[in-house]
Amino acid sequence: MKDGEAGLNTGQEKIACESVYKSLLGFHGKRDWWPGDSRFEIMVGAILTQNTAWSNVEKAINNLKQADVLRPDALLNLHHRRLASLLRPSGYYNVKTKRLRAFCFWLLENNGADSLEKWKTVKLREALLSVHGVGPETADDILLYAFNRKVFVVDAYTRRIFSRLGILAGDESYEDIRAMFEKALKSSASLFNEYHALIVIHGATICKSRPDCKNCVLSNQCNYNS
DNA sequence: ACCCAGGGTCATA
DNA sequence: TATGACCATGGG
Repeated sequence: MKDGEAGLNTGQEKIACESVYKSLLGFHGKRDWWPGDSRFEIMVGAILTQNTAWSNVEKAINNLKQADVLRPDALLNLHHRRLASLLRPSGYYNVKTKRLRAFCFWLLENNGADSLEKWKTVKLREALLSVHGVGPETADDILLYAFNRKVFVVDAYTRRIFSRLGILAGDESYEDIRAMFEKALKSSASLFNEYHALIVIHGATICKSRPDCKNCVLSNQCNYNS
C-alpha cells in the first residue's frame, strides 16, 4: 500500500481501529503486559518468543533464572552449548543462543539498557534493528514494553485479524501496517501497549479457528470465510 | 500424525 | 525486491 493511496488514512481506519480496540478491551479486559519482572527479562522474552509459543519461552526464562544468569554479563560468560541447553524449550535454541549473545554484547557495548533511556526513539529503533536477530517486531516489542516508547507493534495476529476484518488486504508491509495504527490512534504508549496485548490474547485464543471466530466479539465485522 | 506458535536471516533469481 | 529454506520445541 502506498502512502496517500485510497484505503490508508481515509478516516475509515481510524473508526475501525478504535472500535476494534473497544471490542477487544471489553471482551478480554486489561492484559497488564509485558509478562516479566525486569526490563532485561522483557527484552530476552522478546527475542525468545520469535515464532514461538509463550508457554515455551517461560520454560527457557525459568531455566535462566534458576541458573542465575538472567543478566547480560552472565549470559555472555556462558559457553554456547550451555546457554543453548538452557534455551532448549523455547525452540530454535542454536539460533536464539547467537541472537541473545549478540543482543547482550550490544547492550554492554552501549553501557547497559538504562543508558539507552536518553536515546531518541528513532535512533534507538535503528540501533536495535542493527543487532543480529532483532527484526522490526522484536525491536518494537523492546521499544514499547521495555522503554515505554510510542511505537505500535505489528505481529502475525495483527495482520490476520485485520485482514479478516477487511481493513487490511494482507500484503501490506510491516511499516505500512505500523503507520496505519500510529496514524489512526491517539499516540499513547499505554494505548499501544494494551492494544497489542489484546491482539495477541485474541489471536492466540478466539481467532484461531472458524467455530470460535463465529462467537467472537468481532464476528459482526469479520469477513473470515474459507 | 499433523499443524503451528507473540520472526528473522540467508541464499538465490 | 521478492520468494523459499531453515531454524526446533511443545501443545492442540
